[in-house]
Amino acid sequence: MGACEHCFIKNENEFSSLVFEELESFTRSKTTLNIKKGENIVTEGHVMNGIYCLRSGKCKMSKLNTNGKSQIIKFIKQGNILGQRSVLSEEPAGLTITALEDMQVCFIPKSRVLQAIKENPTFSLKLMKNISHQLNEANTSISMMAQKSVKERLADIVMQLQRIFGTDSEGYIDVKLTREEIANAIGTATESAIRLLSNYKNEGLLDLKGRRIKILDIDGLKHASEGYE
Amino acid sequence: MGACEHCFIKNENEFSSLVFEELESFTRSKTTLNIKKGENIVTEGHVMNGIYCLRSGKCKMSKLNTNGKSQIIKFIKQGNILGQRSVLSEEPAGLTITALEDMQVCFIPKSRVLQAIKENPTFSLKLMKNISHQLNEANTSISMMAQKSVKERLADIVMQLQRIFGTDSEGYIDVKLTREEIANAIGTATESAIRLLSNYKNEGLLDLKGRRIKILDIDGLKHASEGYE
DNA sequence: TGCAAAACATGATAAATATCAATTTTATTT
DNA sequence: AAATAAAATTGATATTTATCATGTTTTGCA
Repeated sequence: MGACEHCFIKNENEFSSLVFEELESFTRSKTTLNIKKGENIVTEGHVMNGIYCLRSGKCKMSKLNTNGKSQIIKFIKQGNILGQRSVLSEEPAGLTITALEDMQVCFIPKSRVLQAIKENPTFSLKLMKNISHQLNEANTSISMMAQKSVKERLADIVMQLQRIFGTDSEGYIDVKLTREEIANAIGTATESAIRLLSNYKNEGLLDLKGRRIKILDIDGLKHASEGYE
Repeated sequence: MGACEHCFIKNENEFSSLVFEELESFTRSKTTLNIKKGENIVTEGHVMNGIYCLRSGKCKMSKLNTNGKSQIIKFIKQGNILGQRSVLSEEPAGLTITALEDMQVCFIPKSRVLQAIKENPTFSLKLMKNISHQLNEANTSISMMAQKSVKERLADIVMQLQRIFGTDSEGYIDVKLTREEIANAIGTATESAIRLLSNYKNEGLLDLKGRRIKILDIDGLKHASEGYE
């Protein structure tokens, strides 16, 4: 496969702080994988031997609850790095990562990553920065999940999805999710997610075409996410 | 104040990876502060110029929601380090940290911390490990908040409090919180927290004496946190 | 010590959300 | 294209939780 030092993805993540020689070294030890839609690339509880750089495709990170329900913690698009947290903390993976569409990922073994951390403090700092940022986002999610109503959380998630994945040529959010996945992201029953989505449609905030969602009134949606009727 | 290299706290946190000379350097630049119960040591949105090492006392980390409600994200006891996340990500503080009782903290300026990161990869890795671990905990909280009922979350928080703060000589959890604080930790109305606590008391899972809480049946409480009746 | 403020408690009711059941629509496979 | 499976939808109902109102108890402080 291609060389990391010329990979278009590197400018979108922490790898941009690696020097040419380090990227060449990454190239020599990396493996490129094709993941089919629906497949898990990381499984909760499994030990990780390295990190993944997401070249193309979209995925979800989820967690199995004690009651058997699955909670989607985060959606990820190309350019992101997966598995740093587990490698850095030397804990097993805390989340399962599942492809939402066919993906291409590069696997870089743990030893290479740790070497780069030791040799390159800039890379090190960038990684810390990234994880710290993720921690802040996670704290915001805790607050949102604990305090907002299901209806408010739904508005929030839809805006998040648009922020992460952007829109297609027709203005629809550029990711296809089942109603169940949306429900699992906000922690509600599928039927409730369906009902509330169509409420928003009736109120003129959203347009729905099958699994495609378009935001019609972003200010209204923001209002809704903050609990104004 | 005392010297970091001899501080009993250093063995409980990332500072144990610092060499003697580094700790001496910390000592020279640190400031020791006394924080009174109820005071904020860090305020959400403010830029942080360093980190705090919590020598004694207990505190809560909370976040203000768009609706004005406060969500407690985490409880912290002595030995912990506060503010790394903000310093590392170069973002303003995402949380407000408030003393639950009188505290003594040591402030170490940002420049010293960054220097230690550059010079000591072991310290660096320990910090990453700590933040990564926190991220994992936060993800677990998201799932818990999103999927569990208020009753289940309450059982969970009580067990968490006991894990963090331990128990006093009589077996009561060694921290005093108002019902409102407990409610703010699980994201519910104060009245609901009160009612559910006394439910657990009536069921024989908890003993309540004013603000003091004792777990009488840990297995039962675990069951309750997993949704079994 | 006594007083005011804060915290706690409980009941009544309303609102939000889950659950169960049944049906229709859409996607996938042969 | 038909057959099958999966997903989406809708209604009815039960359960959970919030809100409001009111009274009591505790706590902190002058």
